Amino acid sequence: MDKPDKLLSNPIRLVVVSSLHQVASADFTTLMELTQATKGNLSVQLKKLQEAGYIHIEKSFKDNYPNTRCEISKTGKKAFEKHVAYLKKLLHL
Amino acid sequence: MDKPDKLLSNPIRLVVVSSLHQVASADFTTLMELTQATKGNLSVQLKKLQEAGYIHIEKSFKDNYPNTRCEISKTGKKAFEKHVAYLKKLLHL
DNA sequence: TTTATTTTGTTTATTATATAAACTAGTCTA
DNA sequence: TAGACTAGTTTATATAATAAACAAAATAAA
Repeated sequence: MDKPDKLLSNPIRLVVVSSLHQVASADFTTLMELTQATKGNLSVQLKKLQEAGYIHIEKSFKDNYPNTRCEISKTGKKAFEKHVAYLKKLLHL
Repeated sequence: MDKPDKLLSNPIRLVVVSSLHQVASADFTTLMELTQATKGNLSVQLKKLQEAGYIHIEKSFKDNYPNTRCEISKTGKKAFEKHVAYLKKLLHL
């Protein structure tokens, strides 16, 4: 409870996980808009979140185009909530 | 208001600035305990905060030993409050 | 119909950052 | 006066972030 989450200390990943904590799922393009990150950067950060088991990624085709849909996992949800609790305590919120 | 502060995205620096936001001043040893960082790491992070104008550092001698005392600056205070506002909005706090 | 442009990403090279090990300089103590 | 402790800084290395280059197919335009 009193340690920051390293993965969630990166601003892009924090926006991604925070967003996915509220919306069931979001695709690559949406996450690009939300994070304001470049494609390459977002791609790398999503992979890191996936490797850590924080999100699930499902690739498919939508209207003939590749579509990357992301969803938060149970692990990710727990980590996020713990990190938020840490921040609330640290920042007295 | 809707951008994270890069300097304050680092956990050590966030703890330093958050602490200094509440305590008027703190010395190196105290900040080591609060951050749980190594001396070298803390030294570097303090210098970065100083270079950014977020904190003031005053070196003196206390009981014959060198003493590094840190204080938040007006700039640092503003940046911190802005960053907290950003987090509150992002995390719905 | 073949050339250009757009969509949707990934890989990879480069730059920046974080971290701890090694170093500095002086103090206390036995 | 040798050894251990205090209080840091510098620097070498490991890790991470970022964007540029690449890929592969779809659509539009000429």
